Amino acid sequence: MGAAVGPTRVAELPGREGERVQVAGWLTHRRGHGAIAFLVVRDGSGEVQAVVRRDHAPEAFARAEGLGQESALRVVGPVRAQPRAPGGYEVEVEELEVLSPAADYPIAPKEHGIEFLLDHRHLWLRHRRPAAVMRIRDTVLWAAEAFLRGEGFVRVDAPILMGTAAENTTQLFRTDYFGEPAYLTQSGQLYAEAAAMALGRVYTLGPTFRAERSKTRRHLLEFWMLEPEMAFCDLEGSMALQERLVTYVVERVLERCGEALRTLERDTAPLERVRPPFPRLRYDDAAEWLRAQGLALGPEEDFGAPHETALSQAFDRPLFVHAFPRAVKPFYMEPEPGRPDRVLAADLLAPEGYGEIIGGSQRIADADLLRRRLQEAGLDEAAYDWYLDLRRYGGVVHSGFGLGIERTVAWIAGLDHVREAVPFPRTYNRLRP
RNA sequence: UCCUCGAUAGCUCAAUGGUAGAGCACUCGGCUGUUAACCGAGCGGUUGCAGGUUCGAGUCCUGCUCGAGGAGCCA
Repeated sequence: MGAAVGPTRVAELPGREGERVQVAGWLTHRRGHGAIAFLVVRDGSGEVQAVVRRDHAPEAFARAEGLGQESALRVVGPVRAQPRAPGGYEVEVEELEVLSPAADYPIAPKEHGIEFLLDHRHLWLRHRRPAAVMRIRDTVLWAAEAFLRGEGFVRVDAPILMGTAAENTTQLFRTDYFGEPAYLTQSGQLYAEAAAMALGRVYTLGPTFRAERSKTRRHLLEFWMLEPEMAFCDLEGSMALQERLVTYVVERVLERCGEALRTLERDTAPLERVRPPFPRLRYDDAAEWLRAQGLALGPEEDFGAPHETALSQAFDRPLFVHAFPRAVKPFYMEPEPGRPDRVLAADLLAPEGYGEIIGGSQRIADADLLRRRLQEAGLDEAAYDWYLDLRRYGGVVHSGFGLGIERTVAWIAGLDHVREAVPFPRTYNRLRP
């Protein structure tokens, strides 16, 4: 066949000592030292130091001089173990080809402010920290899907363009559908419920949108959500699955992303404690505990950010809060048997102060009750006609939840803001790059 | 939308109401094992915008713009 001989990936250099290899990548850093120059080359799989000596490779040495940061280049030469080199290996350059020179790269090897970095996100992604976060995000998504498929779930994606609001709780981004108003989805849940009645266990995975002028570390205008939905499953069953899903995801990240976690200087001890069962608190008990801590909280009032933070700092593992007052939750949640003022809803709070990463509930199975709730919420029943059909034609006990991808990544990676957990964050006042 | 803070060189930041500076980046020179190398020199400014007070404003006042942190909302 005569397969083309391509460059060797940096990650594959260990074990190739003595071999003459070709490495292609970008110049992340250059250190001149008289007749010897050190080039740090990044190819996406890793970074390696390349050494160029004037007397050993005069042509390569001349080309390396004046080469700007982020120039694309290819070096050829033997690999050897070198304890003085970062990573333990280096390439002794014999040939150097400049594929594409770069000049005046804006991100210098020094500290930068967040505004500058976000303005240059398209370039910032090349750097070690954001690249490590993207690897962790990839592993979180991969592991979550692998787990669900192993449990017999089918991925069924929900539409992003909507004619009506799903929950009617938050502001929606409005767009135009041939003269009709249309909205960007804020949740795939209602569609997941329809699919669960067809396929039993399903999940949706995709972007969701909230047109809120939020400016906090846990909010994005556009974020990714994983929403499993299960027929013949009550809240207990859903919470048990959530424990296993979150544990599986954390285990896979610990197993596969060691280098990335070290780059981010993430203390992995709290992650190693993530194992079922997670502690559980009823809303009423959590509220009582919060008031005992001196935090203000009215009767039947939903938790705010300070409450969530306090709760999630008090436990060293993810914490379920459940049995919320009906008034603070959306219309579609099943009331608790014997406590009609409480609903079968559970939020999962990540520890270390990160707060809510999952919101879930058992859904109302009865058509009449659902219709009443729609009326109470002031929603247009006609718009939910298809949703009511799910109860008219064989409504069954079913539950589901939404897991926020960026919040989960931020927690696992130890980030201080969800905007770093997505390649190109969409926040209030920031639509580019 | 509200509260707080901020905006000075490409970047990170200094500068009693009195001549706008440093480090990094960049350019040039030196150095044969660097690790954000180091040493020397150079380049680099309508101090976010518009007004006002003052002999004099980066600094004080007013308005605006943009950003950051937080609240609300939620994944």
